[in-house]
Amino acid sequence: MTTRRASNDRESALIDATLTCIAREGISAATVRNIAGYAGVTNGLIRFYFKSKDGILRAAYQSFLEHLFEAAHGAIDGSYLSAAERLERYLLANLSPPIVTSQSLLLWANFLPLAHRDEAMADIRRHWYARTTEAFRDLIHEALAEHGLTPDDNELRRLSVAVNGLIDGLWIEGALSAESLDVQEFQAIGLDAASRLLGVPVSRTAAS
Amino acid sequence: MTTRRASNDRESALIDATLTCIAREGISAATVRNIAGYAGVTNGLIRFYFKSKDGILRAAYQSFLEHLFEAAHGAIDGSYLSAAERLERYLLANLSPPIVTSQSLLLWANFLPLAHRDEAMADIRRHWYARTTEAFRDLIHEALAEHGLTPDDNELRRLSVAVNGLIDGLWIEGALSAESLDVQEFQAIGLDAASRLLGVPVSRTAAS
DNA sequence: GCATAGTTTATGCAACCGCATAAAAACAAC
DNA sequence: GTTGTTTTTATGCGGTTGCATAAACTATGC
Repeated sequence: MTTRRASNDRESALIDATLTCIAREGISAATVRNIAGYAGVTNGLIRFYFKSKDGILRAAYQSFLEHLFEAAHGAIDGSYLSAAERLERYLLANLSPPIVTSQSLLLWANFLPLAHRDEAMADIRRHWYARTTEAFRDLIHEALAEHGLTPDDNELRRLSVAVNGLIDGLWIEGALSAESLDVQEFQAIGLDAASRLLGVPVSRTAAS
Repeated sequence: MTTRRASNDRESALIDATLTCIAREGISAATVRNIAGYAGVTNGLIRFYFKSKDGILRAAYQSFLEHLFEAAHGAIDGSYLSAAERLERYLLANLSPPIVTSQSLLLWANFLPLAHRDEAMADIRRHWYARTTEAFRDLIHEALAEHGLTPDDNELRRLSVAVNGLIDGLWIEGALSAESLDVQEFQAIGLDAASRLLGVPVSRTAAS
């Protein structure tokens, strides 16, 4: 029999198994028995830690988006940087692994339809989407202020939508062609494009 | 019994039923019986027109991407326009229904994991992705030439990646917040952003 | 009008699904 | 080491899955 483990360990191990299963075989293969197989336990155990299959899927979605968010924010947390440097690091993190990987894109794509039907999962999605949008807006606001630019709320929102869209789109392109694309050049394209959108250099090496 | 129909009609009706089913309930609910229910026939009929369930899914994916591609290219086909106008129309089509709808995004998200595991579906995806990439590159190439700009192949590729990414990212944002976003402003953001990326106005009304 | 070919349905099968329940095993307290 | 609690497994149930097959139905040629 599998050795007994602390509740928190087991719970997060089951969540990790769920994410691995979905990324590798898709949401249709994410059955209770298959997830249990990935975790090396028997299927009944999942019902001991989660109320239902929907329960573990919601927990997995929450965990996935949280990790994605922290992967980006870990790059700018706790260090004293100029606004331009903070924006540059944030953009670079969003153009690098572990965010730009086929695994993260596949997880996102598998969960999106669930978040469109299940209201609880829709709430999770909205929560982390709002936090990401705020982060972009604040970073852009500060970076522009550093150059003496003070756009009004509407103009700031439009710039944020454009930059956010650019990063999301490059994320898709990068994740889908991870092997054929040079990472350095990919990041240079992103930073350069962001500089043009904002009309302000986001890194010292970016051409205008 | 359902009235008998010509093979082509029945086949495309089954494909449409498949797409409707996937968009509404997700790929996990796209069972042979459920798809047959959407089409108003019994489940055995699907095996008469398609070799297997994978067969109808592949046909549906092919049909979906083809329609998406044609929705964009229908905007610039067969009319005598300047390069800038062609690019503007192409971008606008990619920022409007039926491309920017939650339905198309959901279909894309549902199929993507399949295209990552099934080699036949991967081929379909690569085919249409390549055609879209070429279209963007050619349109950008012509629009720049109209302003006397002749970037080398590498620079043109970088610009295409950036604009393509921007449009894809805005597509996601637009489809996910279709009700809260003003369509006119959304399109203006996209055209304005593309103008900045290219360093050239893509429409007469676009600010620089 | 009737044989023939082409469509559609009806039915069944083995495998799998989520979930419930009870037994078994692992651990902690003393 | 015995007792009691928590974690894990084992097993089963009703329903659903993809797929195969045969029967029933519809249209067409003559």
